[in-house]
Amino acid sequence: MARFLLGKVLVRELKGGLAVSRIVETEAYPVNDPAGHAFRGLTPRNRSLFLRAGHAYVYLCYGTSYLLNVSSEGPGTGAGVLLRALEPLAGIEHMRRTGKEIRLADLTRGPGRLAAALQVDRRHDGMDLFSRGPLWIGSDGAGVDSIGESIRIGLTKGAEARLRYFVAGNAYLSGTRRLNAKSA
DNA sequence: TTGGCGATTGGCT
DNA sequence: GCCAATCGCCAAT
Repeated sequence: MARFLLGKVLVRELKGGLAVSRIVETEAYPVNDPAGHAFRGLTPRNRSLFLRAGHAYVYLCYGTSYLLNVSSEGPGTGAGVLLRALEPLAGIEHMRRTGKEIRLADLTRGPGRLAAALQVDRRHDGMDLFSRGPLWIGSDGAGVDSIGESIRIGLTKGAEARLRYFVAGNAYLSGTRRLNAKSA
């Protein structure tokens, strides 16, 4: 699922109009991953991870940032993919409408920032992202030439697994130079 | 009921 | 590169 989502188009219906972007960086949190929120079983917070593949799991991280994930294994099995970076394509003025001034290069770079730009929060938790609605993932999208891989970012548990995937060379990636090398 | 903690970010150096 | 901010969840009490 983490590889499948790369290059796909993510569409958000905002007040001013559609905000369209391309998924360029993901991280996988598979079944039985100690770093995954589903690891300790189903709870009220993480229930969306156990929905049929393609549903949104949104949670608040560090009390400051919402993070958007896509369930990848359900129904009944908890796993997901974190969206870490997007490439803005259209409706950029709508994404910028919120909050303070932010450079285009930083608008959707990083999991918390992309959720903020798209105004995604807990209200979107549990939504089916593979059917058209306020937030959905299009079936189309330009093909991805080359996929890079690295370890995941910001983990203490399961930190060594190479489960981060990105569109090689894309300008909107969130990792450091080292992690954005094609194989890190 | 409570204390520790986390899939982050932005400001400052 | 370092560090504080900030709050819901959950395991332990």
